[in-house]
This record gives sequence, C-alpha cells and structure tokens, in this order.
Amino acid sequence: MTSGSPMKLDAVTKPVGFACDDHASCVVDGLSAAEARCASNGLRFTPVRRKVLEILLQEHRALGAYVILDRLRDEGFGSQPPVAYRALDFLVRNGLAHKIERLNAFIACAHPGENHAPAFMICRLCDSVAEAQSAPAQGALGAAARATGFKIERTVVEAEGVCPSCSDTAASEATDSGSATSEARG
Amino acid sequence: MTSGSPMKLDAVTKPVGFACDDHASCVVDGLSAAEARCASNGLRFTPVRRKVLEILLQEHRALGAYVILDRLRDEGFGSQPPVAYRALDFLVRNGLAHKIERLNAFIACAHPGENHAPAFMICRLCDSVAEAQSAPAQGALGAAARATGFKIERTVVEAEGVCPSCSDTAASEATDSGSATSEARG
DNA sequence: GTCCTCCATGTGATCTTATAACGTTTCAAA
DNA sequence: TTTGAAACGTTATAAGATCACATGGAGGAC
Repeated sequence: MTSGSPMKLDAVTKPVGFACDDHASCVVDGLSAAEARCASNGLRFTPVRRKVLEILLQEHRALGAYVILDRLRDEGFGSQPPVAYRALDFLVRNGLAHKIERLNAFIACAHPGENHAPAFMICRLCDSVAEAQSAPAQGALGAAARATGFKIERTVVEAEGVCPSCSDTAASEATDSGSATSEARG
Repeated sequence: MTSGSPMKLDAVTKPVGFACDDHASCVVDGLSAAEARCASNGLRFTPVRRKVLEILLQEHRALGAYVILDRLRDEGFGSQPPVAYRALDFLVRNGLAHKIERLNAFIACAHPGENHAPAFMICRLCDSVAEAQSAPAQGALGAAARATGFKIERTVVEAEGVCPSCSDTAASEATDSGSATSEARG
C-alpha cells in the first residue's frame, strides 16, 4: 500500500479502497464528514460511535464485530457485544458504514453523504475491500424484478476476487518461479 | 402461492421462485437433474446429500443450516451440525444449491447445470426467494473492476424487497384499511 | 477375494457471530 | 426541573459455523 499513482478519478465514481494516496486523510475526512452529516441530521455522534467509525476508517478492509469490540475495550469502552453491534447498527443505518455480508464484517463507507447502492470488491488474498457504485436495478436483476413484479428496496452486491496489488504479486512470483523477490503476504 | 398465472417465460431467463405452477415437479425435477449431474461428473449423490437437496427443493425460500439439521434428524440422519454443513458444502460447490449471504441460509439452485452468476430476490415479508440471472461484470461493478484492475472470480447479488404476492396483499390491505379480507401472513 | 486407500459419515467440543432482556445514564425539549 | 426518548453497560443466550478424531463403506490394486 505504498502507492504513488497519479491517477485521479472523479470523486463520485472512483472505487475507493485499493491504493489510497493519503491514508491519514481517509480517517480525518471520514470522521469530519460523519460529524457534519450527524449534525445536520440531528443524530448523536457519540464517543463510542465515533470511535467505531475511526477504527473502521483506519483500514481498507472489513472488520468483524468482535475485532472492533477488542479495540473498543483497549480504548476503555464497554466490552460486551451489544456495545459494538449498536454502534455498528447506527453507522450502517445512517450510511456511514456498510456490512459486507459475504464476510459478516463491517467497513466504513467510502462515499458518505451520497445516496448510493454500494458494490464491493473483496480481495480473497489480502482481505482488502474497495467500494464502488452499482446500479443493479438497471441490469439483468432489474429486468427480472420488473418482469416478476418484485419491488427492490435494497441490494447487496459483492464481488470476490483478486485486487490489483495481489494480482501483481502473484504474477511476479509466477515469473520468479520460487525465488522470493516480492514481499511476503500474510 | 395459489397461483394460476398463465405467464410462461423462457426457461433459462425465467426468475424462479415466486409463483411456481407445479411445485411437486420442482422437487422431482430438481432431484433428477442433480442425480444426472452427479452421475455424469463422477460425484457421489449420497442419501444425506439427496435428502438435504430434497428439503431445500421443498421450499422456495432459504433455510438455515439448523432448520435443515432438524429435518435431517427427523428423517433418521445424523443430527450434529457438520452433517448438514458438509452436505450443503457439497451442494454449493457443485452448483446444486446456493448460499444466501444476506440470510446466512441456503436454497436449492433453480438452474442446475447452467453455468451461471445467480442473483436473488428476497421478500422481506414472506421470506420467499427467487433466483434470476445476473451479469454483474457488465454493469457498473464490472466497469469499476476493470478501472482498478480487480479480477472478479465470484459475485454475490441479492436484492431485498417485496415480492409480487406480498405487494398485492399490502395494497389490498391498505385499500380495505383495517378490515382483514386477505389471508394472514405469519 | 483381500487389502488398502479415499472419501463420506457420526459425534463431541468449541469457536464465531448476533440478539434478548433489563436496569442505569444522558440529554434535550417542555 | 421534570420528563421521556435514546444511548449505554452488562448478563445471558441464541444462531451460525468449524475443528478434531473415530468409524464405515465403495472401489481400485494386487
């Protein structure tokens, strides 16, 4: 994750997660966006909720509720499951975080404030998760829904595969065929 | 589910699940398709596996592993979790069943034999689930994947909403405004 | 046929994920 | 300052999933 790619996509359509340029700003920006959002919507952005969001923002991957709970305990917050689940529920309800169903884990929203149908790309090698926009109602699923009369309220779109970084690693390892020039991967 | 709709869509693209015309045939056809598939692929379609698929085929909704396990016990099979999970794993690996991630539950595949990227429509009122085809790589998700260099290997596409049957019920209840003419829903 | 191996099954234990229930605290509006 | 809703802390337990190890049966090698 020592990227330096000059590529810069439009903020709205940019898939966020793989290769972020300035990770510190992810956390700071994410927290202030959340703060603003809660203030303008009359929501209480309490210490636990803030801390959980901060924990999520610190990684571009999904964290299980019990991992979050451990970190909360380390920070002096309550250490029982409902503490984490309630905060996560708040964040998810208000569009500040998402649940990755495939992993039973949670990730900070990369586009807070925008009304969106998120889609996720999950790397099965390094566990990183990137968020993109989806438009499931416009594709085959939408057609099927219209054909049957099903009313879509919410969609889960998650792709599992290999992220560009791991893909490069795998490719160079295959080339080197055994000699380990590239960095190790957990 | 007292359908009589004459609508008949192409077998391949037809979303299966809501309003099936002949439910007995779902089970029979599903089992024989599975049998044929296993025979031709050298897979062992053992009694437990067959029974689990039969249990799944009996409903157009997703069943939790422990519900399946209960039914297995009733039929004289082993009653420990691995019994159900192993059979489910076999069915999922071989395309005879799918896991609905959103529900942590399982459903029989409606298009066995076809190589497909399934999409599901989940009714939040009656829990019925219909399977349709998706083409996630052709939409916004595919574009995002190509843009970032992510290699999609598998996709989860699940829509949550209201099925046509429940939609009708809700509409007529709203019209009747309190008087209960339509059938009750558990 | 006998042995042997692989795969499937049975079972107990354990781990992970998630929620119910209930009392206490906080906060802001009346 | 009262009061009511929302948030929090904690205990207990439900629900989902896997580990580890012993047993059993089908099919190939000999």
